[in-house]
Amino acid sequence: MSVRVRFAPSPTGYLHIGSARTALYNWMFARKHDGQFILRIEDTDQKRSVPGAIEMIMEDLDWLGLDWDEGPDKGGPDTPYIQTERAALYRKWAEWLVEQGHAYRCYCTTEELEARRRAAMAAREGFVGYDRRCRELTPEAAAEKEAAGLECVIRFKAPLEGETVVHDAIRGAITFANDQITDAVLLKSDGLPTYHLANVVDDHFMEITHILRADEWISTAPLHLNLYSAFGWEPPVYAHLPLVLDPSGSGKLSKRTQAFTDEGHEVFVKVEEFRDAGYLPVALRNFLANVGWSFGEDREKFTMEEAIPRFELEDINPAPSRLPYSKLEWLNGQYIQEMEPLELAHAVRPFLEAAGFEADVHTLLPVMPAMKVRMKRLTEAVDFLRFLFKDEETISLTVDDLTHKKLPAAEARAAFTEARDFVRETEQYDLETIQQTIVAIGERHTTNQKAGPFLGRMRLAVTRQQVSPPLFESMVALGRERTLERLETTVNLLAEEVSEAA
RNA sequence: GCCCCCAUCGUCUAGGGGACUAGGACGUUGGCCUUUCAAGCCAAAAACCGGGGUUCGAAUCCCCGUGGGGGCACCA
Repeated sequence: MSVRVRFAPSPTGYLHIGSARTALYNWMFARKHDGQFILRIEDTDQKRSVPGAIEMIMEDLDWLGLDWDEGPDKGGPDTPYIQTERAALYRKWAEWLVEQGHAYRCYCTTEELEARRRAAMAAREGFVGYDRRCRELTPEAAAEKEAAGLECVIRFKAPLEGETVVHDAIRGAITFANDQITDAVLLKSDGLPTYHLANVVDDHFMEITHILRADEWISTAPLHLNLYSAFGWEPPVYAHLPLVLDPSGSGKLSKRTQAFTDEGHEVFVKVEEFRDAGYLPVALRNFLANVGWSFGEDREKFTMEEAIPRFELEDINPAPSRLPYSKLEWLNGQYIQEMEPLELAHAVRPFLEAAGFEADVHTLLPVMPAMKVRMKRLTEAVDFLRFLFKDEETISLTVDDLTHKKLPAAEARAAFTEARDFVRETEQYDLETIQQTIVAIGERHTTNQKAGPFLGRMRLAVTRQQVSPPLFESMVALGRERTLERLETTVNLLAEEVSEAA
């Protein structure tokens, strides 16, 4: 039998990074076993479903490179893959359980339930589950309530004694006493199923073989197992994935509880935030695979092609963890370094445009090799390359910025003048010629015959940025005309200073 | 309150009785290189939660604590 796994998000908004990790592990597992990865939408809570969320989730998965074999858009043998469109199926099986004596109708209202819970709390009994008072309703009493037109739900008749053992692929056997399991609602009064029913029914009919889901589902696993046995169905293999904690480790990472980690890294929780922050899908995949699982051989950086064959459920670390954001930063930088200049130019362009820069690949290309080693995120291109797009946002230079103890004003003036003349007159405005010429000029005018000090002043004169790409690449990217303009300004500034000094 | 899970450097992890003076990575610190910022290279500091067992031998197995987390909805 071939492996079939599913990722079953609720369309309540964006795709959470923890869910993305769950999706990734499911996907890796499916790919490893040449099985199917199924996308199913669990939208049975109509109050929480938000329009457009399904599309957002698919977009994020797609961006991450996690392709699914069956799903709402792709179809498949179990179409539809959206639970509200399968409502009749769940109702049918809920009724079947009632007929078989495995479930019953409950007429207690939400208010009554709530009141009883509060009373139990007050009596210091702590939280207690449903008291099962409708479980033993006589047929007459039930008929009476029915006749009165009371709303009802269908509850599972959980076994009252014995124990249920969950065999978890990551943790081994987990034993639960059955008297700890309450009679969960299977079908809500609005006719839609709860997670428990829909999940079990779908996983059965979709022939899901392995369920990789978050740790928080462990305590409901015995309920699910009992459901399988009531139905007479074969349960799948369970593997509960460790939770992703928030940066302080004080709970599940849900919404942003702090803006920065202790290390000073920005905290992101939605996949789209990672994308907008300039992270690469390859880096994010690698990063997520490393949280809770490790490649082995002391390797941190690897491709999915390399990781998939090694991926084993048994190797997943059961301990919950925070996200090492700073490691993602590093990984992303590593992947950026590996990119081809043209590829990087294309990747960086949308971020520049978002910042209001009209960037074309042709302009970007000359600085890309220099940018590769400088960027950890695509967004960083904005600050580095501002000088290419916004003359008015550059800093205004003073004579102090343009001179140095090894390059006094008079020499600076002479050097800049030569540089300007070169830019104005050269036939060859290319990286190599620029470099040779400018270095030679620098060596001639510094007191120690080293170009360094001049190159630094020159970079400032050309880029007008304290932090920028290196000089020569910047000159090429800026282009001859604009470089010349900036050098003219510089020469004029120095000329005033020198004449004043004289 | 009840049930369940988890526990190695700051963080992510390797480790599944002797090869552990506990390995790697990120981060941090120092150095080299250097036209800024990076990158790169080198080096350093940094951990087995506590207590009992089992064993010739325990980070590794068991028990008890402690700590952290999850669940206990007509939410998933």
